[in-house]
Amino acid sequence: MVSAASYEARKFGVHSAMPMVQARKRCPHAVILLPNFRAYREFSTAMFRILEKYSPLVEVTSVDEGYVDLSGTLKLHRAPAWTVADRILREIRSELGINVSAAAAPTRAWAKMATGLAKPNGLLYLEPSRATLLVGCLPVSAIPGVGKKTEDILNRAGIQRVADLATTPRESIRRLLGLWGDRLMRIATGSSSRQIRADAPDGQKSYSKDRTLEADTTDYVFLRTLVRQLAEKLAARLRSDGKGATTVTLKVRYHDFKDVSRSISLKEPTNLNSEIIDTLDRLFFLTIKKRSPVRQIGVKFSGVGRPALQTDLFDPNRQLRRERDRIVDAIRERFGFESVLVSGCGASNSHSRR
DNA sequence: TCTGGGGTCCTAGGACCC
DNA sequence: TCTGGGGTCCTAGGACCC
Repeated sequence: MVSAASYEARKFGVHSAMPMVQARKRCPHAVILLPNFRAYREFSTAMFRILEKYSPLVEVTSVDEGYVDLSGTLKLHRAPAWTVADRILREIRSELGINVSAAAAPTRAWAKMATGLAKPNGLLYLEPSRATLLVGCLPVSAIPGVGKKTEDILNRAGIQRVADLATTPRESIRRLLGLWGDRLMRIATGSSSRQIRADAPDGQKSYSKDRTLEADTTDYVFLRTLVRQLAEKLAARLRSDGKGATTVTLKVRYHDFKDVSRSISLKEPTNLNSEIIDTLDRLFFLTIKKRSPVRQIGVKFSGVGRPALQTDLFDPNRQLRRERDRIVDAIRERFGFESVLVSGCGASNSHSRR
């Protein structure tokens, strides 16, 4: 699949989430690169460091996107917001050598929407007196959170543009979309009040990992082995972050794209392989019932928190298992995941689609 | 054109408690 | 024996985002 496409490639109709086969067809001379998440992480950190020089209120929303509250800039920098925004972008470009786009606007949703218009590599300032007019012209799909489904619902009700949404009676929108409709109305009218939070105090909320198989299968021995491998890799991430999870979920996508998930919540957060795998074994039999070929299978940990280490004090067995996990992690860190295969995890990965 | 992987947030129903 | 309403947690699924 295409993770991202350059503007040059986009001219040929290539876009993210497109299957590579198709992308190659549309743009045979494209330069194809494998992702390099380590590099993205480094640039991301450097970029946000620059943002933080200009405002204490920086919210990171993804590796390449965030919000900066510049409402205090007049006092702090003796310059209006758009001047400061311009300075920030210039600094990012010159320090990091990458393109970047932004918009300055009265609300965060409008800033995000306007940034779409500023791309590539531009800055758009939404002057408050004209902002309503400009935003109003955008299609409802430009609103963050409005995807295909919501767009269809709104369009069928004759609501095409943000201005239409802003002027439709609240009751009608509520009938169409419930509480979500209320939020959309507030975004459309510019009265949304979500503040920019200088960042997430509790951090990541869930960890998940899934695999789409090379070919659909009903080979349950293989599937169970794969689930264990995914779980062990994911649990290692929990351990390395010093976290645990209370809820374990197993998700299966069948050949017909029907998704089924089952989850179990434990009494307290854990990151022990043994406890997690026992739980997944139970879930496996709850989830996989029919003789239906499986396309994708995945594991998710949620209810992330501090692991319940105190429990170890009363359970020497648990201490041993924790120690074993620690050793396995250390070996795998040095010699790769396959260097240690815990009972029944030896099956080949030949079913894997990627 | 067959449809990845890693996330977030929301909803709705049921269990359980007060 | 039948009845309230509110709060919280759990579970399953869905929409959406990068």
